[in-house]
Amino acid sequence: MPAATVDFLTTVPLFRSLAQSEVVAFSQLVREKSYPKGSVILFEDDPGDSLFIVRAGRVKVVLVAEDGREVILGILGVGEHFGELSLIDDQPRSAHVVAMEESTLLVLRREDFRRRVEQNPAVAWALLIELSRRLRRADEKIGSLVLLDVPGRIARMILDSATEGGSELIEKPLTHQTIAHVIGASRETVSRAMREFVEAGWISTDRRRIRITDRAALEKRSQQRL
Amino acid sequence: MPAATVDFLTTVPLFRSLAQSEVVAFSQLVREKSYPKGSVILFEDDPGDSLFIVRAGRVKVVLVAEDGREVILGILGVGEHFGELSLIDDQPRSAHVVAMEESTLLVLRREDFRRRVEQNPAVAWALLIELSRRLRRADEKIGSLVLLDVPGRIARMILDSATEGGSELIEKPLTHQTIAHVIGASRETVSRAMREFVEAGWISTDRRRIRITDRAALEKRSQQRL
DNA sequence: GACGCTTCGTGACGAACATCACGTCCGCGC
DNA sequence: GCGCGGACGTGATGTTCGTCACGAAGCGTC
Repeated sequence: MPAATVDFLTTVPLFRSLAQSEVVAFSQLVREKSYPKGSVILFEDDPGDSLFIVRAGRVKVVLVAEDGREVILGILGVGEHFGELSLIDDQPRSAHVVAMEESTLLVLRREDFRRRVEQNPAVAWALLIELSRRLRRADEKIGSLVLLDVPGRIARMILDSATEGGSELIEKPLTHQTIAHVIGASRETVSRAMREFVEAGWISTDRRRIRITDRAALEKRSQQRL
Repeated sequence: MPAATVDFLTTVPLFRSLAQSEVVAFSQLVREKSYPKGSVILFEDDPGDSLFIVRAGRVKVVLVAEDGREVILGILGVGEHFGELSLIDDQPRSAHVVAMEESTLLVLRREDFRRRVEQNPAVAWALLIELSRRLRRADEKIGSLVLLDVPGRIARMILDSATEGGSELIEKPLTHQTIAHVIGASRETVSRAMREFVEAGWISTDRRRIRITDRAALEKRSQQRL
């Protein structure tokens, strides 16, 4: 396993608290695997016996209805991980995960994962923190679905994506269709709402990248329904 | 601390894996506190330094919009607990918790909780399992909000509540208004949809208790939009 | 039993969105 | 360049729900 993998692993929050030697040990246990754009990495209802860490690319976690409509529960970039739930509670996978771009992932098998968690309280604690973060985000999302209209949800999503990057610019290009799936709306409605934001001078757009030009207005809009 | 508290604690999933002596130790650390119906147990954005376990009664976890509309994120009964997120990640509380009935809670302070989790891997693991369960439910809820119409969400909620109790009967009485807050709909719409279910012969109702009479039909309805 | 409070039933109306159906633009490969 | 596919813009139309406005019915309390 190349040293680059070790360096990468130390940047992952889940392992940041580990000693260097521990990380090296970990790096021995993972396999690297790559997936072409659009390929399904794991299926809902599968038993599931691995944890995945995004090494390169981007993946989406999705629920799909019988008629094909979909919700995106999350978009994961480099350094983020998924699939730990099934390793923790032995339940089947709760959603599909699909590569949005050509992606390469690090795969860790159940037994190796469990052993590490059980032997290393720091990892268990980091996991607890990570699950807490996700739970808060999920609850927030439920709140925004019920309490906000579509423009409000878009405003909130823009602010979220921006604070992740820390800046006023959203780097990762998102299509209107993708945004629609994330916030639970139709592509057309997203199109119209975004045009209004641009016309109001709250954001500017350029080739699928969004720049916030009036954060205060967006914040206000993301807190109430009109 | 009365022996009854020890007996009770052993029935809580979070502590079920502990030795009797451990539980006794734990029972020394909790205070009992009771809240009248409607009182707010904790507020969103508060710093938060305690974990609560429901000893008697029922509480709801809610988000409230500026204009007063609310979403119920969860209803917790005897043996369930809340407030651990803030103890894990030191973030403020993410929602309000309100007593739905006269309720008595066991309160555990941050330091006592942390010490126990750190010293006892079994507790940490039980916590991970519990958070996983909640995360799955939250994601499911997001899916149902986006993919299902109101009757579909009601059908799903009825099935959920029933499998919890394991039977065809939902014991805990819920008002239409409460159901509406849980599934993100208006009271009137819930009223109308439930009448349709009764007329279709899928359920029967009697003083806020619901009995499932055609589980298959409900299951079908909870999977598609019409 | 009579009062009040909460819950429920139901009609009428409008607003927010999804859906359908196009047309246009842009990047990319040949 | 030309053609092609994917993303976006936009109008027209319909449907689901929320909202408002009642009245009726349960239920605990004095």
